[in-house]
Amino acid sequence: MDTQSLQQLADLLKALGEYNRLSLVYELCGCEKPQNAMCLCECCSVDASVASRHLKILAEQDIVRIEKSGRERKYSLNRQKIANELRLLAERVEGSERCAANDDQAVSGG
Amino acid sequence: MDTQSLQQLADLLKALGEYNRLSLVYELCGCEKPQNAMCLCECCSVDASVASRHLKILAEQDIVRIEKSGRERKYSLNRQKIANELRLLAERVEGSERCAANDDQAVSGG
DNA sequence: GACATATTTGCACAAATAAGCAATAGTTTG
DNA sequence: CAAACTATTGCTTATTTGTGCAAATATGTC
Repeated sequence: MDTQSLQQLADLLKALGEYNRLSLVYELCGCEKPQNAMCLCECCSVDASVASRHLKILAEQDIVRIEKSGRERKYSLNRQKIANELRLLAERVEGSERCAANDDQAVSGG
Repeated sequence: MDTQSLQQLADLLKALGEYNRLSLVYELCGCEKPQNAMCLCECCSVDASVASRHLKILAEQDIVRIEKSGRERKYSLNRQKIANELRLLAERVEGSERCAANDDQAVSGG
């Protein structure tokens, strides 16, 4: 894994790793229909500007999608992308014991 | 999901969501044998004290396990725990469209 | 005990982050 | 155009975070 991909993954995880942003994600989890920012800022009881900034960060990481709808903006979760990234990491972490060859001469006796 | 669990999940993701810490995790990914901090601090070219602090944060989140071995401490990945948490979130994000009932009267027609 | 090795802690500092409020921008309605 | 509503941006502030160096701690060796 190259430096840049690692950085991107770190950025994704960081975006998810803040309480209010994760609250937004969970809120969107439970919504089939895209929600506007006013609705979302209530779920974590912060100022609208704060929600707006958090949603921007989530959008930059492609975690949420934005569609304009009149004077509103409707946010929805990029479910598949998030799930894919998380599963990829899960597999990497879980299943790479075969990479033990990286270890100098490995375990305890070849 | 209650406030505290959400906070804990956010903390876990935050711990993973920093470049050098994620580097440490990836490094440990490729190691079957537990590694000591000296070895690990090389992988992200930081001071030993920095690696120590990062590893402490990872340990607090139960991402890495520590075993004392003489004057060293050997770190290894808590593979199953990480994978579980990530998959749980993935499923939650991906599969909760059935929760649409939360939406007021849902989609577009009953 | 003196010394070497491995790790952690205290301290200082720069940079990043989250937050709220006020002002601004974009859109719909009158 | 004015007014109402939705969302974003500019500004400031307080807090957190990541970092390196030096000192301290812990352990093993001579």
